[in-house]
Amino acid sequence: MDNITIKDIAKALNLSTSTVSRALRDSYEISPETKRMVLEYAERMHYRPNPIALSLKENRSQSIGVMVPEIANNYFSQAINGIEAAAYERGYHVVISQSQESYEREIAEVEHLASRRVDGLLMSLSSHTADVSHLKSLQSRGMPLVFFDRIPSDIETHKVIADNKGGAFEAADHLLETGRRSIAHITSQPGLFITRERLQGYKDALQKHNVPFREELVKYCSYASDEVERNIDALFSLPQPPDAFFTASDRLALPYYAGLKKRGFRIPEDVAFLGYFNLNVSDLLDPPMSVVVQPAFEMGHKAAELLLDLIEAKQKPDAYQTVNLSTKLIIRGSSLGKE
Amino acid sequence: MDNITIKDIAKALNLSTSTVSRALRDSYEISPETKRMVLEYAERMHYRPNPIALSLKENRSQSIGVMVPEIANNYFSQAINGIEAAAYERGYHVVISQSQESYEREIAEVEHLASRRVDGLLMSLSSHTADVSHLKSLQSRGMPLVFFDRIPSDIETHKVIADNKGGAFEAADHLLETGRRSIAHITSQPGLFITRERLQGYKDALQKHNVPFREELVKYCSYASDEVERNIDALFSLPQPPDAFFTASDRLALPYYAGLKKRGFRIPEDVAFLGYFNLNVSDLLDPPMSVVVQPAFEMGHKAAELLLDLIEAKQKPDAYQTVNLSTKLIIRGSSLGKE
DNA sequence: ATCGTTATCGGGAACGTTCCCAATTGGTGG
DNA sequence: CCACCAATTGGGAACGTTCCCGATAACGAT
Repeated sequence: MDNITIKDIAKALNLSTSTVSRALRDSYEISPETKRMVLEYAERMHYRPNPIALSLKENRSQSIGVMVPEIANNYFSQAINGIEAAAYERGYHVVISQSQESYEREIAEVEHLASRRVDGLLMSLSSHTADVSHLKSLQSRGMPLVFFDRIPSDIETHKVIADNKGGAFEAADHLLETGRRSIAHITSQPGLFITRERLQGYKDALQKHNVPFREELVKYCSYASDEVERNIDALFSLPQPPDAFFTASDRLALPYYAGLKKRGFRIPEDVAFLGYFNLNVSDLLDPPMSVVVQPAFEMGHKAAELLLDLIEAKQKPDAYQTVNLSTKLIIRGSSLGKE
Repeated sequence: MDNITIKDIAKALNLSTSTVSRALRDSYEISPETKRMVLEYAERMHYRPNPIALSLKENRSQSIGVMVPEIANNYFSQAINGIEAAAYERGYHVVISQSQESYEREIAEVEHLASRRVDGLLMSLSSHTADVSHLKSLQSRGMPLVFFDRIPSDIETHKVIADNKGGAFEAADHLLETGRRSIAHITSQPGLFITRERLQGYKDALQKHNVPFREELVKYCSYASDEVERNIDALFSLPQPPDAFFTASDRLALPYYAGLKKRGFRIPEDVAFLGYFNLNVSDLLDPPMSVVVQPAFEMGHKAAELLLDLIEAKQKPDAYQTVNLSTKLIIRGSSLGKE
């Protein structure tokens, strides 16, 4: 990649670099003939401006960092799709990192992205991140920051979420309406904001139906390997075993669906099933799965737009917003009524 | 992000930038006390070297570009996962672009990545790319290039593929062994190397079983919206309609599975079904889907390693390799025998 | 006392670009 | 004929690093 530079053009045409630079940017103070000469030569030699030199001078990279727990997760890959689309529309590049749900790796990678001078950072917390001081420090150093989905509650900036409380409420409400009374709630780490919100929606629905909340029906998952079977066993050893499962994340839906079937439980006869799930296969499953769908693409797109606004704003906005996109409840065979 | 620079340190400690630079790189010609002073001050002020300045000087960016048809596709998101892992291991960042299966956008984005000075490019062709001169030109300008999955046949460089011919042969062979005789082959654009290879594997299996090849059973898809129904209708209007479907890509499996079911065909009683598919839900479908699985993560990982080798090599290797990873055939309910 | 050596540091160019501040023309009005 | 202005161009600093060349001092050897 031995590239031609503005200097080469200047030398070849017996001009100064300033003149060439201005001609290329179509400045009014360059004569038409000179412009023509320069543009023609540049075209012929395949001149491409070096964005790195620009970055050094302007102290920005025209790229945004994206930090997600894992790429190979449907929700996140769809969100990244939205992010990439928004970034593309506005001429930015997307640099991707994953925390692998590890707090330590999140810290290291965020620092790495910052030192690479991304113009802003879009992120979704790892499930093991309780302390966000590394992000606060980043923000205090002036890095524009926008969170989506897995958001912290104690950092002030733009945030994009799906209506967690509302979605969970709708889901639990539906299960209760169809006669279920012992709804197991399988969810992520309790430290996450979305976990608490969804739990609250679940509780609200219980209250509406005068069903007491039972702590033992809630399982917080850390994605260990044997966790699924252990949790299912534990739940069905309860004096009042569950008659429905409500899973709170993409990553939990399939394993528990499969786990229940493997254990011989019939869905929905023995247990109803309803999960947060973003894959377009839910209606092809056996039985078709009832789901809460998050607008993953839109969330990524919106979050990226907010970040780019933040980056391109001359100064800090007077107020940060939290965008709350609504989820969609789709009822299928896995949550058919009891009676 | 007002960052502290080496100059700031030099000024603060009354040293020259050269000395500070050397102290930070732990050069032997700097006295221990000076080193200590510099390191301590740098630490205290959160000094982070500016990689952009480095990039400008060294003419490399410590990042690799990845160009895929679409991110929100399971095969590709898993491959990207592998790429990210390999890049992370060797201290590189990953910049992602998608062609959206568009030839024009592929050209523009590849050029954009190149002008951003990625150190190398990892790519999978768009299905509408027949002419690869834009990539040849890139390569001739010295850009290290590695292809995976959707590879061109007329560019010499490292390539990583799954055993396309072998995988397709196994799949078709299985369908033939279980009594199927009219196997529809739903595949991608005929220009792609993988399309031709898979078709060849399909033909080889037919020949082994002395079943004549019928062109009308092969459908090349361009992912238009009404294409699925149109193709299914056309296939079942044939004098000898298909008794099996063999789909050749992730993106085709689910739509045709759903399309067949929607049209009222029973799987596997009326038609057997077997597809290239990388999602871990295939056994939860109704009926469980028989699949050819590609080692997506490994392919991405291997491709990235080859690219990084290419980047870090002092000179061109004397031979390029094409890595052929084997696929896995998993038989489930959707391809149970006819009789 | 002179010289070479070693240890330690500074000056300044270079990477590719932009932009501020001149410098050089040609022409025009007084 | 000179001052002045507009049009066009050039010079050089700056962005943050690295690295090539020197520069300085101390010191032992001759």
